[in-house]
Amino acid sequence: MPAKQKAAPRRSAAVEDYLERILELINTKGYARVVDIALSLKISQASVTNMIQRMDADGLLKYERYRGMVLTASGEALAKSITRRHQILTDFLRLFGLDEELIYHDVEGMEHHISPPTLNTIEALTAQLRKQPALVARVRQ
Amino acid sequence: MPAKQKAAPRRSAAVEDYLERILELINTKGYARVVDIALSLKISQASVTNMIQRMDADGLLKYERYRGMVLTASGEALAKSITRRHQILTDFLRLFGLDEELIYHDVEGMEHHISPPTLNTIEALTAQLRKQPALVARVRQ
DNA sequence: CAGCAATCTTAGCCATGGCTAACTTTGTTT
DNA sequence: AAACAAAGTTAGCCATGGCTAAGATTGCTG
Repeated sequence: MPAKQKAAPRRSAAVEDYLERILELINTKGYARVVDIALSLKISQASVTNMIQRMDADGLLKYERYRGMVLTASGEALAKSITRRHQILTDFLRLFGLDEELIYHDVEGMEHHISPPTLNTIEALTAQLRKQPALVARVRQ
Repeated sequence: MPAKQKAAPRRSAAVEDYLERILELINTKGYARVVDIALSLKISQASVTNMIQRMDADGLLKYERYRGMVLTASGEALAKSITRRHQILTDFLRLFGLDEELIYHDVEGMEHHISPPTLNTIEALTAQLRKQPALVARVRQ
């Protein structure tokens, strides 16, 4: 019975971006194709094929050449936690009336670097701030 | 009169980390040596030499082999804004009683991805929250 | 001032994650 | 079923930013 993953599943920012998009595509279209991932991440199909194969080797998804991919249990769990993190950060920044595109850009950059305790804190803070619109109004420029 | 910088000064996360440490070393010791930057960033001296030479080519600092470096005006301005950003994020996260090491780690990761409007928002939010210790207390776990 | 230790540089390597160009496979369309 | 377009893959390239090993320079110290 051969081991499935060659090394500890790398969890780079790039891998997290892929997982996030793949889960989103599966949720909206039912499947994730190379071409759609490429369009979504604005990178070439070749780069996607390459990364997908590495993610397969890392046990984050199962891939069949020319066919398609499915997230493994661990890949899906990871993708969901990444998506949750993205949502929490977006919800937080949305409190302050920042431009949506800016929010998206900042969240895309930051999200890979937020630890669970910090994330939980921001989630709790957002909940508190929602009860204090006057305070939030003072923060909005 | 030859142009000084070969390309648009790259402003990667790595470059920002170097600038931040160099300014800090200059502020505390009066100068920044290769060996200290290496220790501070926990990377090899060879990597530092390499990057410093690229930052010289990019016009962020002036470097003389075996001698030393000085930040250029643009390098120093950049370093200061990076330091300010770091401080604002740290001040924000410190409100909530998170572990100092965790704060440091998260800030180091996030800081390179925060746009000026978002940063200003967080700065204003921190100021408001300081006036609302009760609310902040509800956020702390 | 010779020698030594610390510092710095160079050379050459590696992984990551992009790219283009060319080719293969698939599936649809006639 | 042939042909075509869309999708996917492979090969080979590149920049970034790390690394180690080995050599060069500096400056201190006996």
